[in-house]
Amino acid sequence: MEPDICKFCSKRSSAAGKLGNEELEKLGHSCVEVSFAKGDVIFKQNALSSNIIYIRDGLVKVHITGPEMEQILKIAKGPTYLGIPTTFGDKINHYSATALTETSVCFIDIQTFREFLATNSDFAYEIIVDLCKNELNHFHRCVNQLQKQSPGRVAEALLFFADEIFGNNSFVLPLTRHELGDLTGNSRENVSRILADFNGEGLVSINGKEIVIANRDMLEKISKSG
Amino acid sequence: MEPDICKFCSKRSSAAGKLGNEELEKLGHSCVEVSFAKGDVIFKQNALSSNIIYIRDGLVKVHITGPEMEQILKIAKGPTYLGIPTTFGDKINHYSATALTETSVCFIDIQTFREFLATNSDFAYEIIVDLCKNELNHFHRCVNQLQKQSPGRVAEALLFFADEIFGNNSFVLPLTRHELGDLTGNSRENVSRILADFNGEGLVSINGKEIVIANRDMLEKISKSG
DNA sequence: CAATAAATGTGATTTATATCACATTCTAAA
DNA sequence: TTTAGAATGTGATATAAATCACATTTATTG
Repeated sequence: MEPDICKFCSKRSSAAGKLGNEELEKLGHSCVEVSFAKGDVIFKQNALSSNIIYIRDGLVKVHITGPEMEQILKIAKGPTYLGIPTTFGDKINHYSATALTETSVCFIDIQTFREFLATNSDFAYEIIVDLCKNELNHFHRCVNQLQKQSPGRVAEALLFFADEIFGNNSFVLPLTRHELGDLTGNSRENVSRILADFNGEGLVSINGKEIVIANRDMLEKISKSG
Repeated sequence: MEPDICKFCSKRSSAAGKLGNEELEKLGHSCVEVSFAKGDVIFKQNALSSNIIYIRDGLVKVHITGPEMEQILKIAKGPTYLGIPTTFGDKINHYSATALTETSVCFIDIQTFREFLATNSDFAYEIIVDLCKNELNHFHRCVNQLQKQSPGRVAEALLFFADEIFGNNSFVLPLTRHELGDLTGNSRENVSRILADFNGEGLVSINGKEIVIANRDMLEKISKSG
């Protein structure tokens, strides 16, 4: 509850950018920053959601326990809000969030957040735009997941990490093979095989969790065609 | 552009319920009501979205042309907004909407809608709640789709029509077998077979598009377990 | 009302991918 | 360092569901 943590925060959301000095001070008073280590659960499916969650920094997996298996809905990278839909659409978390790396999270008091929505229309507008973009992204992920076959989904995931998360053709995968399966809707054995194939065909170079995209064009083709 | 159509509209959204008389008059001036017949395209994927779409009355399929096949994302029943995410998240429609029944649609001027968001925080709040609920719903549909197997998905769809759309165990399916496949991620042949099985086992009674849920408990079990 | 197209049903075949089984390699704690 | 547990790789097998092929029924329109 440091009054100035938000005023001088380097990871402010575009919505928080619309807040005035007084409001930022208020936000600082109603916001707690917590650190999570790799593997820590940030919030849990079916628990009551009592705060707005803002990932300041770090990598987080958002996952849901479905009827058959664990499903990773998305990999979120700070800075970003998480779980606004849960907070406003229902009182209970519909999914869990787990830190994949050292992560810094702000828990924001719902009452204060609501107050900003009600009194600062620029803030509300940014939140709406954010929600909309998320939904569009999610639509696409869902359709891709449903229609592509396994190699396409794995190729897509690799490109996602290279482009969206690390901004580099070479990266260390922050997931186990099992988790990569949960993300791409594959069994862990299948993920192993597909990665081995990609490696054999020279599309990527794989050494445990170190991955280098070697033939981007071809990988994109596989990702697109399924 | 009848100034009073919104003021006296019987199908107002909960958001529009927060608008005052003056605002409703303004909405009436910036809103056009259009009727669509069964099969008519309301808006099309990849086209520029120039209006907020409000389904006043009727049944609509929201669908997207994926890499492999057509996918029905959801069946929307008026009154409901459609495509707010598209309007605020991107200028281009990410999906199409087609009328399944005679449908009455209001096209609302974006500028006016934005003005309400900026000046009426209750209105904005209702829109946010609506977006959030939609997103949670979509999460669930997506996970179900990904994890259940074919009979479970078809059972779920039948229960959805009975419970959410028609509120009756007996109804006339507003989709072809092919479309039911697009909705449940099955080939049209498989849908036929699954329906025939359900019919044979006495779970439902099927006569063309007339469907009666005969053994709800069992159907729910299949829907849940996959 | 005919005639053409669209929708549907059903068997046979193929295929992608899960599952099973087991070996191997990493990882972290005692 | 040792050792148990987790993670990974890889072949063999099983299986759900797509695809193909064709018959049949239902709609649509000139």
